[in-house]
Amino acid sequence: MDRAEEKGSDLAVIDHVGIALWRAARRWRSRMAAEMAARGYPWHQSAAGEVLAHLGPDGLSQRALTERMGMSKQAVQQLVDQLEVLDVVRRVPDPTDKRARRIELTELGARDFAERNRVKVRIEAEYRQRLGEDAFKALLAALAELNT
Amino acid sequence: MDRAEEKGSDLAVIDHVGIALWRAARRWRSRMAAEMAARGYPWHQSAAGEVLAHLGPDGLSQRALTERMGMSKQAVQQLVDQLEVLDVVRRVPDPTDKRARRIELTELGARDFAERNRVKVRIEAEYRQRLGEDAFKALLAALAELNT
DNA sequence: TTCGTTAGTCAAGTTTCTTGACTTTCCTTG
DNA sequence: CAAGGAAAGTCAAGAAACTTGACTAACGAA
Repeated sequence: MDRAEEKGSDLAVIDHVGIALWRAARRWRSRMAAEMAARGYPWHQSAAGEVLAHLGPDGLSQRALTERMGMSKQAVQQLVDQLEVLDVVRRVPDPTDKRARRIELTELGARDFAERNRVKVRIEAEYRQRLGEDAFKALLAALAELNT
Repeated sequence: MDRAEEKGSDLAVIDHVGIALWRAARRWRSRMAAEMAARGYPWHQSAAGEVLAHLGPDGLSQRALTERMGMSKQAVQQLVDQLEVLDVVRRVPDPTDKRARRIELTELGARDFAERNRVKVRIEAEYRQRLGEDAFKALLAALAELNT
């Protein structure tokens, strides 16, 4: 319909693994955020939700979060601030290092985690079905290798 | 070394396809941007570079870009503004629709495109080698399916 | 020919993230 | 066991990325 659309041949030139990965990641993220929001955990729609994606029931130091998320410590700090205000996360002093503070899930955060895990399982099951079990496993393996 | 690191078991709970995809996409993007910057095309380090990733030698309407990139038309407009100032891209009136403007590559933009394509081929070749030909093809196929 | 829709622009504001300067604690190493 | 560099975190300011709202001009169907 749209005159400005390119033909397939051009797409072949432009498209590449990078874009495909990017689109797939984006899709996953917005799907997850939407499902969580529908269940009463709306913060996944914002950048702060990214923090939770890296946070397990054991908590983590802010420093470790910074490394995982690949952004400045100040940025992480600000995102954690937001989650702290929402009472999803809490900062507790690290018993072994007086400089550090551990980021832990509150009760609400723990419920968020459990829900997130259920949603994850559901979405993954859907992916598994769409791709087939073998292809899904191959996808995971390939991504793991590329992320080494 | 870092006391705050979780053990593998926890990671298994937290990690999922979403994060893996996101990390892989991020890696690709920063790799590409770095290589292009090293070759004299630094704008790929900024958000404006994303526009070029969707732009082929035939150009595109701003509207089409908006759809592809999944952001507001105003955001795209601003990114295109930046590339226009850098003389990578130029807006030309659409011959068949006086409201529309086509985004086209300038000579510099065309050189950028060619270089981008070379870099893409090199990185993909590396990925192909790391994963093996079959796994690489399977990855592409899986991503294509998920992006449907 | 009117009227709803579409492409694009302009302006203003929000969100997201970075850089710089600082404090406190840790951990060498001489 | 000091002294000094490195690490964790904070505060403040600002830049970058993106959104929403209001508008203009052209399109296109009833």
